[in-house]
Amino acid sequence: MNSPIRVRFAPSPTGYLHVGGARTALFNWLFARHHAGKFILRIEDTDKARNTEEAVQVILDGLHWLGLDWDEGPGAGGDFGPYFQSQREHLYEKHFQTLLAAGHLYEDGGAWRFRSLRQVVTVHDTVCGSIDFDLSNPETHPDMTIRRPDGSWIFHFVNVVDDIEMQISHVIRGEDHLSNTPKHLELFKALGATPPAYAHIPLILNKDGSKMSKRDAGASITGYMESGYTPSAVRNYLSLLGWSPKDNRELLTLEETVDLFDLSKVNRKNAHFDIDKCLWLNSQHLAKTPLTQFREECIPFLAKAGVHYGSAEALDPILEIVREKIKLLSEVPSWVEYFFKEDYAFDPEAVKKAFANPATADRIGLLSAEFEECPEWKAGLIEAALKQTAAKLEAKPNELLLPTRVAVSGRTAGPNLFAMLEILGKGRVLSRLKNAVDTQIHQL
RNA sequence: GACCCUAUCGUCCAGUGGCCUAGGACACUCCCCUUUCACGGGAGUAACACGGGUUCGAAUCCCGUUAGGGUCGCCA
Repeated sequence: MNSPIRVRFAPSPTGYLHVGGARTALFNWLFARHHAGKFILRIEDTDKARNTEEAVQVILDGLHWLGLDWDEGPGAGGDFGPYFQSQREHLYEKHFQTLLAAGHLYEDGGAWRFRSLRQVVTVHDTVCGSIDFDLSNPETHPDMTIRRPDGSWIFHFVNVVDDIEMQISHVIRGEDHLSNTPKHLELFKALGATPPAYAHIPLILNKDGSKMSKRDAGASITGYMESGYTPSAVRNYLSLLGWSPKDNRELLTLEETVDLFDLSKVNRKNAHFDIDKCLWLNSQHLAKTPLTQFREECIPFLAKAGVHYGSAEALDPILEIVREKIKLLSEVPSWVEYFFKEDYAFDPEAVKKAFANPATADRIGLLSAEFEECPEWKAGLIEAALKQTAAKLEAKPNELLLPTRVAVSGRTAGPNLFAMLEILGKGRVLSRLKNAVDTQIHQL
């Protein structure tokens, strides 16, 4: 069954994928998937001066990362290509001639302008309702230019031509285009084409309400990739900006969102971006990620941090006990590194705090002896051994815990101590305890 | 400046005339859980921009004001 629904994301390659653009792409994609329609990627690269191949790649990478696959477009083919505007010259020329022949165009200093129909144009918008725009006054609504003197094309014209040629059924785009829409409608009319349905979605602003620019935190999708967000969390967060399932649910899987998504649930108020909530969502998604997938997502970060983790078999149990502590994948290396090297660093503050008691060295000595006797190196038995040591010392188990943790890891915070000791293995634990007594405690 | 859109806790959303002494989430504070750090559980702080209408009754409808955003390019 072929759905007549065809939507497109039409970014201009500016060198980065803006979070607002990503959200627009997401809404288009969700709409297409919900209705079993087609999602098309079209690159609007008419401005030769600004466009580069690398800039296109950034968009492709960002979309791939977010999991927004396109049915037609660069790398995907399709019956309505090419999908770069720079390669669609013949189509623009054709429609240009149509307008010219019908007397809609006139030359102005070498450029070509479209003579406005000078009417009241009503935009029927799925999210904003019906809005009248009075274009009758040339003073306030000058004729738009559609072609530069050098022959290159202007956005409004090529955008409309492509939407016609690609048989786009619904245009879902940022609200910044709402005021442009009556002009586009005039073009559709002059070209004798039926316009698509429009849905203008609210913009994403900084938390303080100012316009988000490239430099602002959270503005670039590449930033999320690099700082350790998982795509499903970013998708989830973005889907909640300007849309909601209306039942107060927030933690949603992609499948649920596709199922629930509906243009009628899109609101009209600009959203202020809040990185804290995105971060929270990230920790929630990370906690639910299957371990093998979590491992795959961690590996690039471990590699970048220079952690030699050996094998997946060695890494998995550690990730298992450490993942609940993590909000960003970029935090993983610091939680994991001391499992893989014996020259781990001792945090001076931790040392001071944990080894202050002068009896610490003796206590750790006794604990080591008790560990030595452990018949099997399992968390439960390790715990029993530690408690027994505490009893012999007439101390509370708590008094041994922190020194042990700091001795084997160099820091005060970490995963469950006994699980950690089990994974480290008896031999390494004993040598680390001895080493800590020699190099740290005796230095105090 | 003209035109357009918007207006509920600091932020994201719920709320479409009575169920609202306005609900959920993030953040923040406190408590519990706990071997650290987290997770988790519980509690708390906190909003209908303002002024007029309409109505028996308005966060919800209308008008105005104010504020924010957008468009008005030979950028997209």
